[in-house]
Amino acid sequence: MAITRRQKEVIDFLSSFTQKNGYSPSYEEIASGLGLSSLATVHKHITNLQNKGLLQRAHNRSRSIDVLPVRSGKKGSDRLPLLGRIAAGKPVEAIESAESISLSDIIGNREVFALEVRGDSMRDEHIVSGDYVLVERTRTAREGEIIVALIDGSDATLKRFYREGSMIRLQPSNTEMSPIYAPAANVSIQGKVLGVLRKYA
Amino acid sequence: MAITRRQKEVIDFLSSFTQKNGYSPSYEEIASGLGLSSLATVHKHITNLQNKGLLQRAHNRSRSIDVLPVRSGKKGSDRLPLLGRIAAGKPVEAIESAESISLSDIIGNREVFALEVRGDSMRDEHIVSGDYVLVERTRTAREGEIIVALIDGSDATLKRFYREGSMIRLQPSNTEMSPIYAPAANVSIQGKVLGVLRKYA
DNA sequence: TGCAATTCGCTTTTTATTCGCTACAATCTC
DNA sequence: GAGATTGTAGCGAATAAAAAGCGAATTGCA
Repeated sequence: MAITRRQKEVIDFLSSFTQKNGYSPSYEEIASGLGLSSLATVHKHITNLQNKGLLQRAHNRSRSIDVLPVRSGKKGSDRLPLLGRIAAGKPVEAIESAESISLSDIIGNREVFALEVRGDSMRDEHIVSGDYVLVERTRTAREGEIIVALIDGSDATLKRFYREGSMIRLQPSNTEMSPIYAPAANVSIQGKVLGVLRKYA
Repeated sequence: MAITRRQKEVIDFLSSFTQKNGYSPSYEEIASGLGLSSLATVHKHITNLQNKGLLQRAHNRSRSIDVLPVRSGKKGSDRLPLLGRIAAGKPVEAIESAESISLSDIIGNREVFALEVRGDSMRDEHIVSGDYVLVERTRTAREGEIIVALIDGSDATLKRFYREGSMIRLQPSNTEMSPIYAPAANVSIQGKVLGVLRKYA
């Protein structure tokens, strides 16, 4: 993350002040610590640093600045830092430990391939045209899992899997579509869906 | 991609300066560090290196250069073969070339982090609770992009971004929710959503 | 009410970007 | 092989934008 010389000085001051005193400085104390005469300048610095995600602060609260630990953010791997949870109307809820996520978390050791989805048969499942489904190659599935199935040896579809006696019900996740019933012998499972990947243009 | 001797010197200088100081050098400092007398030359070097994907930089931002770690071109165990397209009721349509997909295809060179989504404010966008959004850290967004925004410095939300004069409209993708209108000054963009990753239990 | 935080308008300093120009080496084309 | 083209490397000057700063007025917790 980009940071200017002055911003680093501000961060350093905040860290060492908080370290030494056990509470964060007031704007007045920051100003005198940095040789500034206007609180507006201090405020601008704090705001900028907050926007860069380097610290947190509560609105209009005294001494509420919290310096966030540096995210080492190493690149080169497909592993992404998982910074927190986000919910409408609420602040990002920071996650305790340094978690991360990657495709490996989905793939594990399994044999996995991807398929690009066309059509809307899984729309209610929030899988839409253009998404990639990550499929583990397997012959079996459990009740309710989303699978890639081959019906009568020719038609491949993406459906939820339900066993009903000697028959199999393949349930689309789109209320406008009807389920498919077929004898177990005619349905060949190609794999089960482990995850979904979507890329915006 | 090829790199020249001079370009390597530039990269080396950038790395060691940033390592030593905790912030990246200004163009002036780069010039004196490399014995150049024109900032235009520095600018050209930086631009070339950025085009080669060896560093990142924000437009017109002070000291915003980020040297990217070398992509060691590992075969990528996280890369999945893309076998074809699947459509409801049709056979899997094989894809011509041996394509593949991986998180790198979404991430590129950008600085990306993940957030776990809570709540249903983007349900109509097919982003639901439990999904991970992949977010590029950026300060700006274009009309209609999905962004992570900080409103009044404290509330983070996931919304579509629209500019309306001096105001900004943040549009949830859920017909039951109302858009948020706020002055541009009160909205701080944390990043834009590049993709979505979902993992089934 | 009092104090700290926030906002407003404005100035200065620092930094990045763009333009026009020269020069050299490697490559492509005829 | 000569000529054209492209990419790297460099200069200085003009412009534009962001970062950093100020003082005063306002807002908002406690």
